[in-house]
Amino acid sequence: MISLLIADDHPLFRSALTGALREQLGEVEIQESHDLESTLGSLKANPDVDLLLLDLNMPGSGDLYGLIRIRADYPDIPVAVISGSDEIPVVAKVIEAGALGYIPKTSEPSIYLEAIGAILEGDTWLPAGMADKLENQPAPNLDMQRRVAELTPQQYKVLCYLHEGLLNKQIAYELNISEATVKAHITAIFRKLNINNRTQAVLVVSDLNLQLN
DNA sequence: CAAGTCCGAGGATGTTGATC
DNA sequence: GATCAACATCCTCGGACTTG
Repeated sequence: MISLLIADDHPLFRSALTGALREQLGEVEIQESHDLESTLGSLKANPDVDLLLLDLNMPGSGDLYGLIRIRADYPDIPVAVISGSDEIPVVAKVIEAGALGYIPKTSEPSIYLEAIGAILEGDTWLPAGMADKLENQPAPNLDMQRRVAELTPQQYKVLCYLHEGLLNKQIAYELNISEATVKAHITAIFRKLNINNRTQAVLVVSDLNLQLN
């Protein structure tokens, strides 16, 4: 039996997609998760899942961060990204980060089935015409993606606040920790990303399209 | 008087070591 | 890994002083 994990923070969307897939696929085991933490938990409990349908904008997921983390922890699990965005640079980074497919949320159920079928057979899947547009995209920084995947969730939050231009004191207030702790996190981030200052950290976040959510 | 220079105070950043 | 305190370093800003 096919085993799927649908990771999306909108219960209505999950339930609609689950219903459509059950109707079309018949015998299928579908699990659901609503944020990055619960997704990682589901994958830990069931690492044999055949396909993960991952929403890019779940809480804790921060655009590419969730995908990067999941690919680092579970490199053998096929991932298809579901997103409301169809911006080419984002799609390019998603594919280079290891996703086997990119499905626009607005797609018809038949498109979902087509994509899932292709990926389960070991192929990649993109919406019609998108593959050509991806060819002109600059090569992504895979090494930095790997480094970002090493960050802890708290360090990732600090990194994103750095990108937003917050002072250490402001970051401490946002995370309800002391300024000294923020500094320690920043030092750890610099080590893991092999950078020397917050300006470089901001550039990394911009380059990888990371966000805090 | 305006512009430039020097210096100290205070704030912000980053490192290190210790604790839980 | 998360947190914190202590410390060193860097940067900014304002005041005092000098120069033209």
